[in-house]
Amino acid sequence: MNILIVEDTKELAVELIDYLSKSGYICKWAATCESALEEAEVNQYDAMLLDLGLPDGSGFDVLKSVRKAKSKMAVIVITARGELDDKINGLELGADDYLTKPFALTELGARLYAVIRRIHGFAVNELDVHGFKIQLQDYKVSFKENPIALTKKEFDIFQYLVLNKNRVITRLQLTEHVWGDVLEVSSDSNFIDVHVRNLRKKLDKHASIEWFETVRNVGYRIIS
Amino acid sequence: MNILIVEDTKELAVELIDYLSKSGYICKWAATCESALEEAEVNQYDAMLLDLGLPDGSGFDVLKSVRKAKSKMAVIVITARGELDDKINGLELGADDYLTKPFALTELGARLYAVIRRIHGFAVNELDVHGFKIQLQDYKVSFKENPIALTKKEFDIFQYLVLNKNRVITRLQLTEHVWGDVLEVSSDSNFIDVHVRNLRKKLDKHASIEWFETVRNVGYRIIS
DNA sequence: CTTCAACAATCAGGATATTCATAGGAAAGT
DNA sequence: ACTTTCCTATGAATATCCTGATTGTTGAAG
Repeated sequence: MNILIVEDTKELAVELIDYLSKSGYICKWAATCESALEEAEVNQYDAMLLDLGLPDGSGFDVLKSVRKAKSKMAVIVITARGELDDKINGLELGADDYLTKPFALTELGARLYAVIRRIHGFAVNELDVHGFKIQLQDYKVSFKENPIALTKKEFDIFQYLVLNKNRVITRLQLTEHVWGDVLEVSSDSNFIDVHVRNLRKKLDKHASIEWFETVRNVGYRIIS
Repeated sequence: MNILIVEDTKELAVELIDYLSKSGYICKWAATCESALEEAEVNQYDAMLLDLGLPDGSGFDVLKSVRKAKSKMAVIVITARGELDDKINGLELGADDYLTKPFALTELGARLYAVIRRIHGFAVNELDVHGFKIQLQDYKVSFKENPIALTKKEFDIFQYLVLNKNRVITRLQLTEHVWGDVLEVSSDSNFIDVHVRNLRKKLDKHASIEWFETVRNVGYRIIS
């Protein structure tokens, strides 16, 4: 699950990222309306945490644009206590939930979970491809009741490819979404290939995986 | 998509090229105003990344010249934080967007995508010709639900011809846009003809391709 | 109408580049 | 300290690309 955090206070942003990363989310930080909109346009996020008071405009505009684009992203708005009047306004615009600062991180976690589930539909806990069942919550994969032991990276890769099924995912995208930061990783390495191979090997024991394609020169794609 | 990177710091340039190449762009590097202008004049680029502090003059002059030439190139200016006052000046001159160093590569990617889209006017990720569907993002081509397996070069050639349909595209243009650098490739070769043939062969299996013309002495053209 | 020269199409193999496969050591977790 | 997971390094396998020779086509000149 990918979260876009729109928050100009660096301290809070770092805190959120820290907490949510540990909860298994992949986080991206945007500090301005502009960068938030661009991010939302280019990449696909499951949810956005949106602070209203941004340096280059109101978060409401971001919310409006996002909803106009009809993306399936869940939006949780974060307000300071003084801005409570916005509450009505915001819900009308299509925010999925509200939090007033200060808030407990566990509270945020709970709402995030609920909201994502609601938006994605109840199937969000479980993805299915060709008989393989992916349980997102507890990092479990199984094929017809037979559990398959995947490492975290393998799971993350599998999950991301399945979430984006029928689209080619480049190695760069995988590094971004599974590792979070591209720069930390040496570029001319084949570590993704290795993980993909190990993943394939484990899946292949249970059933044919011809739907797990390699697109030469581009990346990988899972077809359903 | 072709990007001209105008940046005198070799390290940064290499980093940019590395990242953008992996994102599917074809990159060319110019380290000075002079070479930048020359490049922009000779070849056609979809976007330019322009650093302002260049050894032989200000990047603004490059920007001015480029805009004077009325090319459809998107320009993203890169400034150091101290040069922020230039911002107004630059936007007036016709830069499409700004980035202040240091910036995240993904941020750059997002803006580049947005800017190119705006300039070119195509939010298109699907092209259609005579029943053939080209999905640009996913590197997929199909004819009436039947997928067609193309290699990357074949795909690139097909895509470029369709993007420029009803126009004759020379072999030189194709080498520039598909291979990026003309000089690396020996000129008196028929490798394009070969790729075109292979492409045609694959397409022809599904339907007549009389609309895929050869224009003698000039190049190829797809008519719609 | 025929000939000729320039150009394009075709084909097969060898050269190149990318991905697959495997193993071993580093790092992280228990 | 032990186990698991992750990354690096290497060679093998394979898909793609390019070369070069050959055949086919076009259009202009005679």
